[in-house]
Amino acid sequence: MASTSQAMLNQSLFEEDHQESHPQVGFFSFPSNLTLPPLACQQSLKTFTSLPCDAPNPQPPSINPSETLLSSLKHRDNQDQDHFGGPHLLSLQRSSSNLWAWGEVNECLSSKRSCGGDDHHNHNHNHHHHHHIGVSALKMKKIKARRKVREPRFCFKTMSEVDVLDDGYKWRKYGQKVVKNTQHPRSYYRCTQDNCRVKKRVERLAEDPRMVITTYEGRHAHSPSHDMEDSQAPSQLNNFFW
DNA sequence: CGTATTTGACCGGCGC
DNA sequence: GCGCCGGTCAAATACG
Repeated sequence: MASTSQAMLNQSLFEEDHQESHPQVGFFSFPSNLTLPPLACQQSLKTFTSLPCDAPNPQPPSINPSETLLSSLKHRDNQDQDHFGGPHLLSLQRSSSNLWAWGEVNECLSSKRSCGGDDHHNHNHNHHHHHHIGVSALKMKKIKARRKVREPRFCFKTMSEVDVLDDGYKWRKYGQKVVKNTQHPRSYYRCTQDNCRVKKRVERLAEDPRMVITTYEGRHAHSPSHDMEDSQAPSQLNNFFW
């Protein structure tokens, strides 16, 4: 890792020009295998940029990924969870068409009207009561199609040899795709907690395969389910986020 | 044997 | 309308 100087958290908040497809993207570069507190960042980018990023315990990257990474890092993000655009989680306001999707779509639907200029006037909210179980995928699709709602995303660019970084949550892979003009596939993960629809995807940077880009979408409605046994590992990072 | 991953099918958006 | 492309589903398979 280049310089472990904390300053290394050269966060380069990076504004996408094509925000349309990527409403809210921030890139952060981390030194080597320092892990990233993904959700914490969702609370506010500010918080994140001031992260004391000097890796307290530099671990060899090539070793057991999911264990080493982030053993001391945690995050909780459930302080201002649910409720859509309320207290402006980070820069939600920036992308006009952002809502909390899926389950909340319906509610949002009924409560808001100016959503990125979608034209869906007619059959808009005939049925905005939530049906949880047995809801056909069809229905979901319809909703999705009708309102192309995209949850805010957060991207982390990390120098790491391991693809998937342990962020404290449990993920199940549900897909993998090769993307055009890249040699490395992109894999898709979903949080395993039920009722939590947070997704993330992991890919390697085409230009520099040593870089991993992790993109989170949505926010957890629960705390990380990583076994909390390592709670005695007091790291500055730790209480920084709690 | 229950759960996670793999992997091709499928689907919807978008540009031509 | 068609085909490409990214994202997701889900059956089959691997894993423990």
